[in-house]
Amino acid sequence: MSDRSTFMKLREDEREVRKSLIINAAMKLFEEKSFHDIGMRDIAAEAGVSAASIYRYFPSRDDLFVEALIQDINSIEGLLEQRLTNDGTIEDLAVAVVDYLIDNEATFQMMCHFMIRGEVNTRALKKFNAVQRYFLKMFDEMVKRAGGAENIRFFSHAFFASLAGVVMTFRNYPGRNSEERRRYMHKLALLIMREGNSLDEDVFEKDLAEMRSKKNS
Amino acid sequence: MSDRSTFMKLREDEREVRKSLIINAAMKLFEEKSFHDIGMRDIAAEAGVSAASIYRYFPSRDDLFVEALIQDINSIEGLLEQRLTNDGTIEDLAVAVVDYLIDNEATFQMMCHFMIRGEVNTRALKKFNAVQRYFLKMFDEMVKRAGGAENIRFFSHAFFASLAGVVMTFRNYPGRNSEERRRYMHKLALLIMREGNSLDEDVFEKDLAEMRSKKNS
DNA sequence: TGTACATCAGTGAACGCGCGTTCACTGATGTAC
DNA sequence: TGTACATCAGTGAACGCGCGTTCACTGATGTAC
Repeated sequence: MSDRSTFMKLREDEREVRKSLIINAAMKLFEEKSFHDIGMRDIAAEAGVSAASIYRYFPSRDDLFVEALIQDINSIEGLLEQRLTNDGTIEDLAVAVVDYLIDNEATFQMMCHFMIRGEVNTRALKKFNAVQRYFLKMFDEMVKRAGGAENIRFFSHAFFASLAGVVMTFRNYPGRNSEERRRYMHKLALLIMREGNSLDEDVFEKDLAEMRSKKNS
Repeated sequence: MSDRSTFMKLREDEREVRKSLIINAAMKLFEEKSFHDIGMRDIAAEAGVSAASIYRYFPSRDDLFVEALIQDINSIEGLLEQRLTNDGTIEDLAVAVVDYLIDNEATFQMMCHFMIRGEVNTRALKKFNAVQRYFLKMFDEMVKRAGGAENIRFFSHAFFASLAGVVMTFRNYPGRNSEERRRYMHKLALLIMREGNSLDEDVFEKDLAEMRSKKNS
């Protein structure tokens, strides 16, 4: 009996490994193109299996992408913590989040996809809602730790939503190159985080320069 | 010669009228379902023409939707002004914008669509960028008039992007009914607009109540 | 006034393609006795 | 050790559908002379 359950456990583990392989294949493709343009056949090819096989592990495309999103969001936590080890302020956090959303286009697009659309199947949507909840909670923790306002989920909700909005609105804003756009989004993020809403651009630039040098040291 | 140009002018006008008919048909459908689910055949049926006809007036589906967006955004201006006639504060503006984005789901989704995606055809994208620029400029004007910070496009950019982010993030946030969600988004919008970032929820509630009664009077 | 021609709105039908998903089947591995 | 059976990963091929877009054509209206 214990043998049996051990075997089943092993099999279960293998399943998880195979799921991960497929998800990783998807994530690798994210580096190349928008997730809207990634089909089951693409993922299958990248993972070295047939498209039909994927359906042994994921009930639908949306479910696959939600799980990819989950995996990705789990990695955000470590990434942000790494950037905020010691004396991370809220401003640091804001800039780190903006960078993350800019650099992980697919993650960002999936987030938007699931948040905006109503037509996703219920199962996948439930999973997404769970991730979203989890993420906002985690984010709330980080805000607290970075010395944010004494309490309140409320504040970190506004905080995160604003940053997401900034990236959505200005990621492709025309008329600048991508590095300028990034800087602009940094500045907007900082503005949002400022309690006093100081509008002195020189101060911004100085602060950003400081933060950059800190990051590289 | 003058006759000729008059005739051509008339014909041109008729063309514009027909374009508007098609756009209006599309906008009527927006009330029923997400714009992702609206096909050329749907719009054609609603407008009482054949799908092929639409291509006499719009080079592609994306172009049609951009023009619908343009038309819709032109109407925002009037709508917001109406809500802010006299003593509109920045807080009033924030709430009005949030309401608009909530109530015009299709517009909001199209905005997101064009902002997030890179795969739209160049022609349509150029048009969209023009609208976006125009809109942000217009928004900037309103912020100024509502007594916003002395100057700067910069501030209104952060402002608008944040509001868009709030609506994106919490429009479908699970676990509440839609009226509660709306209130929550109002609160977040207000928090963002607060210079001092006062976090006293009671104050928020009071302010919101005031604004509502003002709106209905 | 009449005739030949140009222009353009409008359309039904088809093109072409892509894509998510399912089906029927094979083959390997483990289990029971 | 050997045989019959169950389980499940894996797959090529096809299903089925929807959709944006184009084609070839008709018919109405205006223009030229």
